[in-house]
Amino acid sequence: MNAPRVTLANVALRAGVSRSTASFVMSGRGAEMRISEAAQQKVLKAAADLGYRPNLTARSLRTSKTHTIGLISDAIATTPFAGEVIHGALDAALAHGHLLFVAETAGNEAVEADLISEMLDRQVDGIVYATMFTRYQKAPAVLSKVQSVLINCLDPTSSSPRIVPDEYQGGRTAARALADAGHLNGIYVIGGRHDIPKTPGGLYAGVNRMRGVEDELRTYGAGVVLSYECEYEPAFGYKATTELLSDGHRPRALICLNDRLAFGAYQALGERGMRVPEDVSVVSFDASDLASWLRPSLTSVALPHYELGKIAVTTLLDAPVRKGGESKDVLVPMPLHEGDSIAPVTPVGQIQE
Amino acid sequence: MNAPRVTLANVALRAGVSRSTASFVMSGRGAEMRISEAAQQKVLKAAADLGYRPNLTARSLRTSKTHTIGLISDAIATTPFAGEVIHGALDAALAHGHLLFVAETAGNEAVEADLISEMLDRQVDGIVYATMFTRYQKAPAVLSKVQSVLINCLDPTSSSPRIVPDEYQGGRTAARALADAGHLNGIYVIGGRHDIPKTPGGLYAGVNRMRGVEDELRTYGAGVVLSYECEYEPAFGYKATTELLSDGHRPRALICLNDRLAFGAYQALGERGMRVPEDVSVVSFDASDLASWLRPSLTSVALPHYELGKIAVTTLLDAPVRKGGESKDVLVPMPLHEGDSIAPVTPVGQIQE
DNA sequence: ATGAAAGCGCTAACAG
DNA sequence: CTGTTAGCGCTTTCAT
Repeated sequence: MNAPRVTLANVALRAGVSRSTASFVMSGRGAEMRISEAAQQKVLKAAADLGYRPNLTARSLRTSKTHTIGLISDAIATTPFAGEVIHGALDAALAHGHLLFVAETAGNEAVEADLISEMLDRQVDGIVYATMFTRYQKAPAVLSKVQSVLINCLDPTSSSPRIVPDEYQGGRTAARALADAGHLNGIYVIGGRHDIPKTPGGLYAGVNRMRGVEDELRTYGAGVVLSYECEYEPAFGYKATTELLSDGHRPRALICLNDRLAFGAYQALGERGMRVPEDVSVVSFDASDLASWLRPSLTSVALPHYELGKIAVTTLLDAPVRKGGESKDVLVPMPLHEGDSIAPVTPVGQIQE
Repeated sequence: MNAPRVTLANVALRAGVSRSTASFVMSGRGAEMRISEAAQQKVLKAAADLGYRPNLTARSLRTSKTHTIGLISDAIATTPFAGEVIHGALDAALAHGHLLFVAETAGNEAVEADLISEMLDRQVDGIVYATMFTRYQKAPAVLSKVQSVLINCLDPTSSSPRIVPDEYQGGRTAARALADAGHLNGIYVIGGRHDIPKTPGGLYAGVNRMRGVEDELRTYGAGVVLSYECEYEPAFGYKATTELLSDGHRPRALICLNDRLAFGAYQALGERGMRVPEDVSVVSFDASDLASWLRPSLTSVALPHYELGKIAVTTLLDAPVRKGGESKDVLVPMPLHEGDSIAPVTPVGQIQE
């Protein structure tokens, strides 16, 4: 930016060869082009002496590849742990020698369109478009005309690959964690499908997790006693649990649809003098930092943010030209993060058996 | 990326003017260059018809300005709420018509050097270098040779502007919040300067917050009863508070050095049946999401992440050529986020007054 | 007021 | 095996 930039021409001159020779050597195709060993060394030395660094924008103009990709989202950096998506995307990009433009639309479509143009004008090699949480939503139309991948965005009309967490399996995993500890009775759900006026029918994550939970429990001939539908925020977890208890319910296990709900549930349980996991086992979703901070630490099914970002970029960069071809969705597993919030059920009255 | 790119030449051709004329019009300098109104309209129309978009990499090659900047950090995306730094940087960049490369080094110096090169090779107009938390640390040497700004990184030898939170004032603010509610006695500190074997002498944030706390309390002729030095994590907040209580201390107010410590303190207080804020008032630092999730919500002095990012980019882009000139540090205010964790002290025995 | 021409730094035919 | 040449798409003197 300050020092007088050293160019390939300088290197060639100093090495006493032509620019093309220098170019081939520098791009590692010296052998392939059968440049003499002597010439190669001269070029390499000259480059090293001069501290030569190729001007990638100039190269891009020629090759029309910038080794740059864009990550655009409605609120990826803002939302706490989803910064992991960036992290995963970055690692994958770096592994492919690419750099990452990151941008946020705050849900504003005008901003979104602008940002995409801005990236395209800079000739990015592809775009990853991510929504904060999984949902059915149309992706910007332009994206179908360029190399792109969707994260969490289930646009049914898009031909771009879609990367989403495997919420259904996640639901099964959560239920199995409980069942494995012997919990088949007194299981309550906090949060449910998120079926509230604001989101009638529930959220994608809620709906699929609940399907998973129910299918898995059915396997054991068990089921959920009650599912409390509400927003996935601490205050509602607190409220739901408090009401449950006030209504005379005595849950042995709580499935909270995310860690924040579980956090609220912990508070309510604590106030009632009920201990986790001795009195009530709790399993949750997200595996955020919160889960590890809680006492006892929370067993939680992780949202694979890092993987989502990484797989998206990998898919984007490894994608064959794929025009009009079917692009299969990628379901990313949600692993169980074990905490101390599940206790084995003590078979009361069966101790003699 | 797919459609045959339309170039300025195409536009000029269709408008029946030369490439230079088209260029002037498209860059908004038509009037200045006194291009005829008729010609201007023709060019604009042709561009619109063709859906012309300038190739910014080509332009960059000519102008040697890419209108991109790099944001590089040890763990910016990963750490939960610091994603706000990206957010602020992004907003400022966008306002200046720039795009943002984001990268993370994970503390690895080799990766760091590589990332910086990678950005420089792509001719970024400047680099923002951020460390996760404020500390004395040498910034990469290359940065002094390019347009750059430091966030949280107090490199005494660097000539780049340094943007840091005003921790000292933050400390005063926290103490004042307590004092304003009448708390001048029974004030305990959890976390302190973070003066533990791993970080002898404490952390920059801890040291300066504590200076602020003490200076402010002194104003009222008050002081801290005891400061418990420990790591800023929930488990230590829990441990510290538990020990305090076991040792017979009866704090009326707790100053926790961050929200996670306060979280741990809440847990310990709750187990002892002590209510916040009736029995103990609590004030903290960070103003993370956690603060609002806690019951009662936590009064906390905010780390101005968004502002740090925004100011850094603004400084970078508005910076005059500044060579060797003194670059003043920017201290960013830490505002108080009021919660419900501070109760006014009831002047026992003075009710008759 | 407009056009011709040069060149940013690099790659890639094509000659030699 | 190596050098010459011609652009990539754009900006910017310099003539006209």
